[in-house]
Amino acid sequence: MSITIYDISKMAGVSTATVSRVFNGSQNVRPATRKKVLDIIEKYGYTPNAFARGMGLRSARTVGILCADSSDLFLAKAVYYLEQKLQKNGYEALLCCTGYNLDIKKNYLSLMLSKGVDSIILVGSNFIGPTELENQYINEAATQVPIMLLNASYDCENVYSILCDDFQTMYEATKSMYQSGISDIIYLYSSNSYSGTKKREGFQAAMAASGLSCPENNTFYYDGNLEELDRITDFVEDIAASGVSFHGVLASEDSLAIGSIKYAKRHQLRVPEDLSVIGYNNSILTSCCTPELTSIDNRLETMTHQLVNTLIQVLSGEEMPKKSIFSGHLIQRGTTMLQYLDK
Amino acid sequence: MSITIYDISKMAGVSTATVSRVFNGSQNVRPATRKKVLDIIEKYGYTPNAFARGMGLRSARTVGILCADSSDLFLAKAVYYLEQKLQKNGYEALLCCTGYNLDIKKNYLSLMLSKGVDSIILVGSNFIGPTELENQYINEAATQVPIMLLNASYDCENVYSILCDDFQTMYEATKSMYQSGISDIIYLYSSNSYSGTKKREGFQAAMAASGLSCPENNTFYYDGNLEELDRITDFVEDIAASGVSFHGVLASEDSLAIGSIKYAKRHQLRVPEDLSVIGYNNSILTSCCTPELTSIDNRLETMTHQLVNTLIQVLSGEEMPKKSIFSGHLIQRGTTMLQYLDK
DNA sequence: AGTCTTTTTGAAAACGTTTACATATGCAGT
DNA sequence: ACTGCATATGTAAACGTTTTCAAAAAGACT
Repeated sequence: MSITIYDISKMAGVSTATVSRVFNGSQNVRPATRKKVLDIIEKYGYTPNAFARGMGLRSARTVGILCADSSDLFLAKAVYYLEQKLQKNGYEALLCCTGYNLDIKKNYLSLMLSKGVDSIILVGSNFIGPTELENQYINEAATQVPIMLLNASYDCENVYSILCDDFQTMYEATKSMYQSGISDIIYLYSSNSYSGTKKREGFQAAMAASGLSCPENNTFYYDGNLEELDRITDFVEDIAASGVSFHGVLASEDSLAIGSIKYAKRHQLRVPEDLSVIGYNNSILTSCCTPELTSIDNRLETMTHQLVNTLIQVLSGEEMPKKSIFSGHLIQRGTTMLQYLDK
Repeated sequence: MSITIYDISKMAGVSTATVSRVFNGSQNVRPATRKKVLDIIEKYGYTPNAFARGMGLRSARTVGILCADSSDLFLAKAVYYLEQKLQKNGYEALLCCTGYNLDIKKNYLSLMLSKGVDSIILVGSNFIGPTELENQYINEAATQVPIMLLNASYDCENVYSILCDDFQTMYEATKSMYQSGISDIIYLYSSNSYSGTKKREGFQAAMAASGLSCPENNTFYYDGNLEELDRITDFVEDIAASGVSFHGVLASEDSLAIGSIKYAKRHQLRVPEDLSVIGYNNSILTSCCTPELTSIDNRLETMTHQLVNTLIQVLSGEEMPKKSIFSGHLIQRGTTMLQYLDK
């Protein structure tokens, strides 16, 4: 049985109310009393019981992070940045991974709410515009606490979206590649999340705007594990084998891009001379391969900071923008020879 | 004000005790009553308040995960596996990252305890044998809840260690390289954690046992960011420039190994003909580079499963082994030409 | 010293569960 | 219909805080 506020109050010869006031830094307590109580607390190492505290305060100073897969290179970084920033603001992170499963997600949402989280952050959500069921869960949760969306967007009261303009960013990357003289470009993607969809649309829009008649089906969906680079290489190989010819690859994830490079190596194609490749996320993978991978940096750290800042303000009652949109940057490395960079 | 057990009990015309019994699946309740209550619960969407619940149960079915840096490739995977496995057993994960800072770690330990976590898992702890202060924190926490150590080991009541025999594994990897004819080997490491230290000692022991007089200072500590591969490449370059000559590299992390490969490319050294390289962790990085990186797999997933299984049993009062030790496996790929593999 | 104001303190209610104990109910066997 | 026993239900205390409200103490004026 650990030590309670009641024990402290008895030993200090004051009431529990006074101990509570001391502990929570209330102004109205005489310095002498404060010191007396503080000494006892120090001596016996009292820490308040968080359940009882939560019951009184109706807040646990905890934020739920709902993440599809925290082992994903990109999402792990997001989770890490979020945790660090929350920590700095006195909040803790309850991490739950859904593994892209909607049922689990639904359960976690209500579980988190019943645990009294002050907010829920959705990261790497497979949250797409109009998915009835998913929206309904969000709507419901948003009636209780503010919901923060990282890299997704949804219009709803009490829902805040922090994202990168993936459409525009991918649009420009595509245009750059096209303007550098490559017109037979394929697009590889592996997710139909909000941001995944936007990227693909950006690519398609740029291709359509290029005035080139490009093959109808030049986007390819990889549904395997992104860690198995050999399978990705095979995937690219299959595309080529099916008769599609291409001199440029745009990928929604760095690992898909790496797979393309490995495919090129397998067939003695030179990168970037015979095949230009652009990845996305600017992850550590970009510098593992030779030549190093041109990739798009979508300002993850900036986004997470903005997200937590917004959250803190919202929690303290301030009016905040419902959407914060950043723009990504193309980081030119060895797998491309782009000439007409827009910025 | 959300709906309480009291509201439900009134609407169902029963007592709160009965509602509680229904909700917690007690056997002693008549099917008719159960259905009646369940219907009301369903209809009004009742979820119990976790604070009040925790106060009654004195458990939140939550496990604290204390991690140095959840964005690290290896640690992120560990956290993910742990969360998934905990989830399957009805527990949630409270994630806190210490950034290798001991003060933060101490604070988090007591914070987690006051939050009523049922156990604390330390992952990627910079927990080394006899670090007085750190041990003291662990001892203290262990009086309250079981402490689980992933990839570290410490003898203390109520502390359970699940680890890979890094010493032995690195010892054998070193021996393999030596037996394949390479005797001027350097060792690169970046952490003095328990497991980091064991790995280094394994390397040194193998070198000492090789009978070769090897240069005194053939272990090199890299204290930079493991994501900045260019800096690692420079680091290896500096070693070579300082007059150390080597034809083999053993690294405590895959990224250090990759840096060595990049160094070799920079100087037109052939891998593995001129330089053999072995990494550690068998991460995704191993298949990004050319040739692919030989690395050591330390069975992370197996370890995390064992850890959670042990934890669950301990929590249900069973006697469990204080240490579970797995052994790692050398995965042979293109950066070595090992001939005398032991297994 | 006496009054008024301000600051400090304490008593007790409230928070929403679980659970030990007591009581009520249902059922089987006479 | 009655007894005894098992099962179902209700009552109320307990969990450890915070906080409201009232009372007490301390200061600041006359």
